[in-house]
Amino acid sequence: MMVPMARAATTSDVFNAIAEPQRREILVLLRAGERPVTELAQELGMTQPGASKHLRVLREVGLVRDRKAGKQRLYGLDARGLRPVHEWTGGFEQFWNESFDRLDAYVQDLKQTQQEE
Amino acid sequence: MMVPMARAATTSDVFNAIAEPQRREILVLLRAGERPVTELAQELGMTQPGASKHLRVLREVGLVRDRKAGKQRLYGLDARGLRPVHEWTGGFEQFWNESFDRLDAYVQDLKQTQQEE
DNA sequence: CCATCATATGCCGATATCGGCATGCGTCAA
DNA sequence: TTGACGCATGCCGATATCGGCATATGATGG
Repeated sequence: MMVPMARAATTSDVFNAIAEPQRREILVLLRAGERPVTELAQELGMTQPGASKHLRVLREVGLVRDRKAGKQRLYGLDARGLRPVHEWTGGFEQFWNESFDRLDAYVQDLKQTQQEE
Repeated sequence: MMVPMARAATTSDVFNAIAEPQRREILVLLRAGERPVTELAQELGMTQPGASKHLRVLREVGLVRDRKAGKQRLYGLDARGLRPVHEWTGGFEQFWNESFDRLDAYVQDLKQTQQEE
């Protein structure tokens, strides 16, 4: 009985976490320092439960840390997880510098071959 | 009649496109040059329709180009769209270099305050 | 024109996602 | 202890997503 596999367990990785615009906004805000949930929600114009849910995702992939501060819970940035994303995209740096007006790797190979003759 | 808003129209942006592991694999493969759909599907161990669907997403966000080559359709990389992702993550570079052993921005602020007294 | 190859698309089922809401739970202050 | 505050969680509805499959579409060659 083949049970259909609906979705690759893509959840819980950093690429997925930052695919959400609001979560990216949260991370940007946290660069300025720790903040409680309510403040984040307010600054980003979302509800408190909404903020909490996004923070949960970010926490599960390790992009934020939380610590209790009395009645509040302060969320802080842990950007180390963004480094792999930076490096992965960096692996394409030489490609976005190429002129793509109408060319591509294949065509450029042809061009080079002609020059060598 | 408030119709519930289910999901932010996050589709069709680059962050979302590269959130899928298989799509990232496709991009990596295409660094070596253009390839037809079937070849990509084969190299990545996925079905042809599966490859076509992922390629469609990548094309819609501009990360790949396609051109007809006789009976085939060659897909090629257009990595320019990855640059914003690289730069966005780069905005956190100073943060992933900090020591997070047990510290965070807030605690560091406190430390500095003490030193100044 | 027809058969064939290459690719795209449509449909389906299972599940993940997101927002809104209500509510639970812990902490602090009076 | 009780009320108020801060936050997390659970439930729901709507929708997006992904894989598998069948099939449509398109181009090529005979």
